[in-house]
Amino acid sequence: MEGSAPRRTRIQQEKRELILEAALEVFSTNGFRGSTIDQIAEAAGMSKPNLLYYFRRKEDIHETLMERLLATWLAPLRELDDIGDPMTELRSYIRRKLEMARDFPRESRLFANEILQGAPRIMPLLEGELKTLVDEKATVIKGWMRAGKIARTDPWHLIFSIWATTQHYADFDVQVRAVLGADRGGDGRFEDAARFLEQLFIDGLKPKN
Amino acid sequence: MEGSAPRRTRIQQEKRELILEAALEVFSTNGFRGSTIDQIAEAAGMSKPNLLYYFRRKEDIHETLMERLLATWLAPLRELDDIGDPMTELRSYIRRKLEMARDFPRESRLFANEILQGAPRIMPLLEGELKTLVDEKATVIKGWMRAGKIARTDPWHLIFSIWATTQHYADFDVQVRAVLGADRGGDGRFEDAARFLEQLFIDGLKPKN
DNA sequence: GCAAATTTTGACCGATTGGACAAACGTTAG
DNA sequence: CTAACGTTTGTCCAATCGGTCAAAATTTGC
Repeated sequence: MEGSAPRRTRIQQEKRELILEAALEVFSTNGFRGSTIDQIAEAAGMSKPNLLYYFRRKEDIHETLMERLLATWLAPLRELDDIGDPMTELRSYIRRKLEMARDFPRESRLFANEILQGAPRIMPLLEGELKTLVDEKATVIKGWMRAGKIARTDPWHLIFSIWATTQHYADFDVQVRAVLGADRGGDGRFEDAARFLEQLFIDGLKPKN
Repeated sequence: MEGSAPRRTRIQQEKRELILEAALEVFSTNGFRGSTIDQIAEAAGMSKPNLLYYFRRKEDIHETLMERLLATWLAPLRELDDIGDPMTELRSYIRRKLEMARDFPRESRLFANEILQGAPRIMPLLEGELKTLVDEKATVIKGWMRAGKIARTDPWHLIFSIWATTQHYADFDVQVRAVLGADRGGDGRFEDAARFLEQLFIDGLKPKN
């Protein structure tokens, strides 16, 4: 059990937010070990000792960031419900995940960095909370398959493929833009991606004759 | 213009390979900045000054690794040919990429690390060689669409989705295994993934009635 | 077998790292 | 005004970083 949350002054709340915002920027592009407290302090517009007054260790910043991240990160999957039309539910899940890749690319990269490095700090969460949630949604999806609403396939790998294809546009953004070039790599790329993914997940590539 | 490759003794060849193998392990899990020469030296079973006798700078190791990586990494796409049946060609491209994720996960993670951090060292390659290759293959795919062999869609995003779904099993391996659990996360996961991806890319999720 | 060339090592260097600390500064309640 | 409290800063520290260097150990060519 955690002790009660420490009381914080107005300045502490504001400065802590400032630091977390700066740390998100730095951690997401350099990884944990590749980032320095000085970098974060400079990005937050304060001195290193001043930053350490609000977060006593570098790890504390990263930990706070990860805790917040996971909640918002899993929200789209939580919304996947059994109530609506299955195909529509899946389509809007894909859309929501793609919007998150567009609007919160740094969060996506922070998460990717952590997983890439073997998830040393969030392994229990993956095996616990995340696995439970995915298993639960896999059951929902299996129900849809039994009811003949969507094609029979592996629900877990289906979820993986949605994660992979949507997060790709955040995590590999520089590659996507480099390949698309100046003309097609602009803001329109997310709409193009949305159109493509919708078609892929619904009809696949087989030609309609 | 580069000078001719320096002559190397037998020991130099062997030790350089040993170092590159160790560096692949270390860089792929810690990123460039997060890895130290000492770590690599220890993994290669030699002292730091000895390692620096073979590679004068940390960057030289990473650079050599990246050069080798890119050639093998793009090989599957290069093989995508206009000669066979389009659907079969795409299917075997997906299979080849998934096999690479299974057999060379460290290479995949090394690449992912570099892209995540903004591709500071390989940006010219992405905009040059990679873009050219992808554009070329996109033209081939467009031809297949015009011929009615596969459904009309965006060839670039199609290639992205193949990259994303296959590399996911290397880059996010710990997450995949955590979610699948002990029973389904074993060696069979790549065969399950292969089956799922084949179905997804060919038929999508729409139920066959 | 021996001299020349190559390989390995230990000791060392300046720069950077995460973090500690006391002093100075600012704010606020009475 | 002032005492108490919260905030900021400069200075400092030990550990680690990438990298150098000369000397020792080993391998190689003859």
